[in-house]
Amino acid sequence: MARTVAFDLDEAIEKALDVFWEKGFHGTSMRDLTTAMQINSSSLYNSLGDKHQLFLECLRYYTRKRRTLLEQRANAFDSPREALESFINEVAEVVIKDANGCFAIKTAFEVSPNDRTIQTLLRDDNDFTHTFLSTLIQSAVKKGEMAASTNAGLVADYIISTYTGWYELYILHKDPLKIKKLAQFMIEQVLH
Amino acid sequence: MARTVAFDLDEAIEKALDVFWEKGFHGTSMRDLTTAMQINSSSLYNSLGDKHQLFLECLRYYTRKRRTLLEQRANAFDSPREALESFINEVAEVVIKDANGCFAIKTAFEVSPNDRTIQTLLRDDNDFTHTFLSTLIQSAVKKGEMAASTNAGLVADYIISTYTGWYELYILHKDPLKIKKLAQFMIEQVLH
DNA sequence: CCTTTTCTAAAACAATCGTTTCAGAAAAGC
DNA sequence: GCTTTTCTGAAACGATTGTTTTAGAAAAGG
Repeated sequence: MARTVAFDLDEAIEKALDVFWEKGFHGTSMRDLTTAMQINSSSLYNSLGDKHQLFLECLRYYTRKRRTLLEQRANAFDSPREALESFINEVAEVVIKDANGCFAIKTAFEVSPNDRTIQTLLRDDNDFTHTFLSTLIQSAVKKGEMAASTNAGLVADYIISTYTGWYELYILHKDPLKIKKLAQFMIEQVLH
Repeated sequence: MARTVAFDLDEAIEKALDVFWEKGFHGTSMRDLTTAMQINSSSLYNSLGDKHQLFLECLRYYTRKRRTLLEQRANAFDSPREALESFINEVAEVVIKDANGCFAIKTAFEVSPNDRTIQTLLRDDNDFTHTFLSTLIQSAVKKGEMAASTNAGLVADYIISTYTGWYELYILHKDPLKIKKLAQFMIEQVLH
């Protein structure tokens, strides 16, 4: 009945995400996007909407992918305490790898304060991570791997807010060892 | 000999800082700035330079002011441990007060990855805070207020990176109690 | 007061912004 | 293979971007 779209939507979103990730929302122009995505602006507006809608789509793509990874990780360990330790170490690895920091955190600071939709999306994503960590911590407590007095929700927030700072520290200092030491120190501090 | 500038430079910088703080570097236009500063763009370029130079001036103004506050605080306590505790609690208060988060942290994520000058400026500011906290921690150790085994530099980095995350958490959740609980938890965890 | 210098206001600058238009190409059902 | 529908490419849209120009106002020293 009608012509079909000539490009892969997910691939296009991935490429747009790369640009937004590097340059931020306001630092990215539609020309930057169409160049990276290798599609015409009319096709872009036709299939994905305007700049803001595209940004939202990228953010959803990013958070969705991260959730999948998170869930896969949770199932790879018998010991919840080991799962937590592995989670923290893996975050440290990602911090060192991502030259531009975490896209969600960058967006939280750049866009969230003036954009309710994005704030809500990121809050929900944050809540997901929070639930994920809380559950692990509760399991660890039940198994006697962590102190019975542990406040799971509080410790989950504590972990989340601590590694957010690692991104800033790494952007400013580019010192991988510093991040790894901080990860090790947090493990000693929190998981007892 | 010649005409004098008709506006107060520091006042103008403060107003520019407010705008940059709320909207970020790329989200702020020169019209936004001249409107808020209530000066003509020719006067602005004449006295402070272009957008990037003005931004740098705002960032220097912000970090300088914060350093002054930091040093005042250090001298207000006899006990270094109490000074640290007060520092952490005060950070929590500031996090809750600043609707847009810390200007330095916002800038670290938005601009630093693509701007060496600003990255260096923020790194130096970070180093200053790091030295400030390290010194306090070392004093606390000497006075027997903290464990002798304490690694002052590491704990300083740990404190800095933890409260960075509070800003993100507060932007997303707007929950003052959560921040205060995290501050209290950090005090219990770190200052023993 | 007059000269010198530097300021300010308004307008204009080219460039780029996000977005739309329009003519035509391409795919699928009949 | 024609029709219908939707896509694509190139060009263009007005608006806004950061910055500069120009004409004139204002301050200070001689």
